[in-house]
Amino acid sequence: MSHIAVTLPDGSQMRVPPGTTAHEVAERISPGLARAALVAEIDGTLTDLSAPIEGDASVRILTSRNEEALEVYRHSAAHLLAAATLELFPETKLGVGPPTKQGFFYDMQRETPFTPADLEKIEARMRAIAKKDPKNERVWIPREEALADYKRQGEFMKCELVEEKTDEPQVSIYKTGDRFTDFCRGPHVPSMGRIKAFKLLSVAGAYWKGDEKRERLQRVYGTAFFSKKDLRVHLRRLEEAKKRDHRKLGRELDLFSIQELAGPGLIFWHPKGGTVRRVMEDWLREQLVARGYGLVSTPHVARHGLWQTSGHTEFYKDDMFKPMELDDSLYQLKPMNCPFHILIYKNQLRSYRDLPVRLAELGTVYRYERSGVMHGLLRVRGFTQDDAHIFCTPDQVESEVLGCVDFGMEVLRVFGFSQFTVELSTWDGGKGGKYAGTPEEWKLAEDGLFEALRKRGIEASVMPDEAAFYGPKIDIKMVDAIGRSWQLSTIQFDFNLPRRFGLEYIGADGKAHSPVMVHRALWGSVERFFGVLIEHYAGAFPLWLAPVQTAVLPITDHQIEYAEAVAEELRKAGLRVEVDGRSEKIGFKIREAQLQKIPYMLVVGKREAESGTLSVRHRKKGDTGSRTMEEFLDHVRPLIESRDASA
RNA sequence: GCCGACGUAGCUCAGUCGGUAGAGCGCGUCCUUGGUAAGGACGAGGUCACGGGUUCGAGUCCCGUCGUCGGCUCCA
Repeated sequence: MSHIAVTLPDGSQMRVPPGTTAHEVAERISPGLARAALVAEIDGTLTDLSAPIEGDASVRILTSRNEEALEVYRHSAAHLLAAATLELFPETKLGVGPPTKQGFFYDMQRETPFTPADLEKIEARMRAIAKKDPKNERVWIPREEALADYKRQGEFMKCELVEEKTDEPQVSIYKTGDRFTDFCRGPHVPSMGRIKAFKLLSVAGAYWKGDEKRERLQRVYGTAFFSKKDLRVHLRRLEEAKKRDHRKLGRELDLFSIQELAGPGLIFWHPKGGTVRRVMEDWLREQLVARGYGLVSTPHVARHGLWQTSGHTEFYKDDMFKPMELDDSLYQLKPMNCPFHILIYKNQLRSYRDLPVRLAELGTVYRYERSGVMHGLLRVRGFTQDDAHIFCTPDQVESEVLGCVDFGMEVLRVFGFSQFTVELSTWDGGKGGKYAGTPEEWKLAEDGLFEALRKRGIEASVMPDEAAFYGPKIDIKMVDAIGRSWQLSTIQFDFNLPRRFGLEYIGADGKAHSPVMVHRALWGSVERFFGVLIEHYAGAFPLWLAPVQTAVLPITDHQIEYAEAVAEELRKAGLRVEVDGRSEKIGFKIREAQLQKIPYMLVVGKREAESGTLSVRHRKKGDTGSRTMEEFLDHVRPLIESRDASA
């Protein structure tokens, strides 16, 4: 056979001699494509452009128009980073340098840590190297030679990688220019000059293989994009995220604080944050009642024995606050609400006629998070879950899950999340032996989850072998206003606790049966959900949630009395109102109200006081002109009552 | 918990070579009564995170503790 057939994406075929490279194929299609080409996809696998094609194959040439090429591009950027670092700091030893969702990093070992100034130097050197445009060449060398070379260079991590990743006689090495070689299977962009837009962002600690006991490394983070414009957009988004940081807004808007004297990870809700929370909770409780949940309240501590029955003392020990020793027993601060709800279920003999039993609680729990992991409201030691447990019969499973999914969708809608993704975590089919529950239970539960999503036309990614050991689950991830996604809602089956507590109900047959237990939280926790809301809305809560809905701003001291009267009437109508009676200019008061992100500012001066009207300014629309009190209330009330997320 | 950086007024930050602390905003008082994003003057406000050490002398140098931030790991 003197020629091979190369099939192109449009279905056309090209006959070329064996050993033709993807780059040559690109050249034959068009010189422009060859210039733009970054990487090839041969029979579905990303491959260097320089790789020879030996047999019939389908070939796609990827350029910066193809998202798939970005990962390769960033991987090459990581190599560029390593090459530049070695030039400047030759004593540095290399670990791994993969692309990530947001960019790339390289783990490196060096005695003295890199400083931000070092990063600048490295970045400058990366530019200098890119300018020289060295080729990225893949060469195969004997494994023993690679090991010997790395050993000689003291590259202990590379040695380990070679030993671990391959036992082939030949290993693949990428060479960039004369000095830098990396054990890597690629692929890479043809040359470093192709990397047009990159930036080093930070340096952080890491461990070789993520193991605290191994060598500590420095992970240099960077990001790279196809164009300078894309990079700018990305960096601007990082800036935007910084501006929305709920810790910053929490302070500026006086929503909450964390007090050193009280301890880390413990949240103090200030009146304004507390107001938002109350309004959120009011909505939630209304929903729970309407959806047939029974609202319960349970203690914050319980005897140790309860946690032994539930298994927490055994499996959850490291995450719990240490027990307190009292006269009669050890007591344990609760890390979860489940055992308490189970005790309520168990407190009486249940008939199948009683099921489903849905117990809901805004239950405050305490978990001893490790000291380095706390993060504002998103990761704390004391938090309140919008928790519920549903105990039902096997044939109620599907409709109960459906109810939870619908409730979850309502949470998304009401709080203004128009995008979301869903993950369905299933077991391994019982192969690993690490899961509780019988195959029948798993089938029932997983079918219920699948069926509920199918009925609602919700697309989910199935995550095999990602379930909790006690049951499968659905996780809903909300995508916020700037495209970040947050895992909050979760609907989980639990085959473990009902067994440990010996739960039962009497069926129509007069015999005892085991109920199915579903655990669900939609906000996840009030703290975390609130934190996400702050960032989602950038602190500008919709009218129905805003801690102060309207500010009344008298223009001079002479209108204070009128302003107070207006405020009083609005409060009677149920609005949250503040009067700014300071002797400041109206421009100043408006500025402050704007910075506090108050939805409506009612400016009242001589004209309004005399005519009994209000001059209405909206935080986004600006001055909207003069209204009467009735007109304003008629406008605002429906927005509040409908909980309009966009108002 | 681990690695790194950091901790100065309520907030954001300056403080050189070790010589007992500054600015802006905010706060208070006064002046000003101004029509849609910052009017002016004066004033109060500090255990320089905490504890120890070095030094004639420590915000500054060293050690420890606590906390924060960025990561690792983990997670609602």
